[in-house]
Amino acid sequence: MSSDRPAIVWFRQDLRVDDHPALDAAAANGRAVQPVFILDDSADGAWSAGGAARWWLHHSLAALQQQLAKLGAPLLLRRGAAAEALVDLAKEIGAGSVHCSMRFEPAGTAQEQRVRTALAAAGVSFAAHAGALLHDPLILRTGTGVPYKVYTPFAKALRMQVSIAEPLPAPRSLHGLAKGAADCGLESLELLPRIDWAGTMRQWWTPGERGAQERLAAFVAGPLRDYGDARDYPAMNGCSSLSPHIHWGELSPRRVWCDVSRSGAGKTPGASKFLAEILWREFAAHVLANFPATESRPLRAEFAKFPWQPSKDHLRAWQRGRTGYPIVDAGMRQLWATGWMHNRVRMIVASFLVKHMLQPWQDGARWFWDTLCDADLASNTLGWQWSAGCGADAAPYFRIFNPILQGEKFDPSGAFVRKWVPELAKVPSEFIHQPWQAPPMVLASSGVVLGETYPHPIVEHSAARDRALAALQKVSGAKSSASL
DNA sequence: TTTTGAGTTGTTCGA
DNA sequence: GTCGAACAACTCAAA
Repeated sequence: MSSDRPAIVWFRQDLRVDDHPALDAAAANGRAVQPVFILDDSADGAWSAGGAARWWLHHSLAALQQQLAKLGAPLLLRRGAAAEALVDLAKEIGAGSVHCSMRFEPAGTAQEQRVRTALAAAGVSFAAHAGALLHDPLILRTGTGVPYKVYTPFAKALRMQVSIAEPLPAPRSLHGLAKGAADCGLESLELLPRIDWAGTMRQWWTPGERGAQERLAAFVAGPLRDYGDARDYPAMNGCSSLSPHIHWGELSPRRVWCDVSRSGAGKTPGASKFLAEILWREFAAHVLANFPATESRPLRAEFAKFPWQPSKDHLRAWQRGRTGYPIVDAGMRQLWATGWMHNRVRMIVASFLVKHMLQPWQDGARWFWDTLCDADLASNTLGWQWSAGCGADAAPYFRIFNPILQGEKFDPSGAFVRKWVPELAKVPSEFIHQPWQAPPMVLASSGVVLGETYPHPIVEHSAARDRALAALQKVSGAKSSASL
């Protein structure tokens, strides 16, 4: 009988034991379970995890190893194509079934399909469970039966039609196998950078389920109430900083949803704003699952005609935080140092790259992918297309962030800039977001020499704005002439 | 089928 | 300094 045979739990982006339907199903009726994680870089193609994400993955796996060992079913690590690795493992231990959590990115679903086929051929049953999202992204449809392309009606439909079930409790113990199968060892996955640049990341983050739960609890008890306003100020601890934990599945969205909505602050405007962000994550998954080509191409086809002006130098200046616009540079350096960037600043730097510098949004998306520890294909794609104006629910053409004004509004004292652009630390607040406007005496006494200690602005704001508006007009102009 | 209202996160200009 | 209007026209979603 197959229920006597052990079950494999194939961990992917669900590095937790709490609210884990696949683990729960595998371990049902006290069945023996063999957890495994398989590093399968080829499966993700162009989107295999970047350096910061791999760093995160390493530590998250270390935490999961400890956790599962304690529960009685140690995690096995393997490397290679998931389909073959799972078939091999099933044969080694005589497993009758494999359970995993579904992923919805194009590469994730393709990988799942290969696994399904290979396991079927080997006579092993396979079950892919929900768990990564609140709701299957392929189900919700508009009245005319097509996927949503606008957030608000999507969120409304989800709230109306989907009831969010109770999270499953973490298992108290698991029944592991008496004889362990061969493990390749965490170090041999080579997830850590060769040069140890991750020192700053270690200070900021505690990957793993426990770190995730602690951060969630602290957020719910503290900043949640004022999230709506405070989240916009990058120098404050007003946002949740849960994104990498959620991306790696250390927290289930269902757990986050329930803990937030049932907390003391659950009915506050802050909480409803935060829950709306969780629904944005669902929306991003919905758009990518239904329009998989958007991972590399604009959803609005007419944007193929956008007159981008690719420049290696400009792209590099942006990446390194040397554009001469302090709020942009601070954000880019925060990203480089911590593997994360504040949400408000993500919008500012994205708008700057795409509109002020006319660099293709794909280049920005790629850099974010390579440097963010929370890099998520659906959210990253949606965000960049939104910024570029070529995606679902796009920003209106005239929404071009003014990096000076945004700095003055959301970092009024310049604390965020001072932290990440230390060469400007002594510039008075009045000029911190536009040091080129400071009188020479002020610059001198702040120790700033423009062009030497800190760059001149790479483009002039109002000229760049006009240029972007003209470029956007080309897109709509090209379209109306085509339709004549 | 047609119509209608709305569309995460903004900026600038002129009164 | 503050405030409201203008900024393309289009697409989406629902009635």
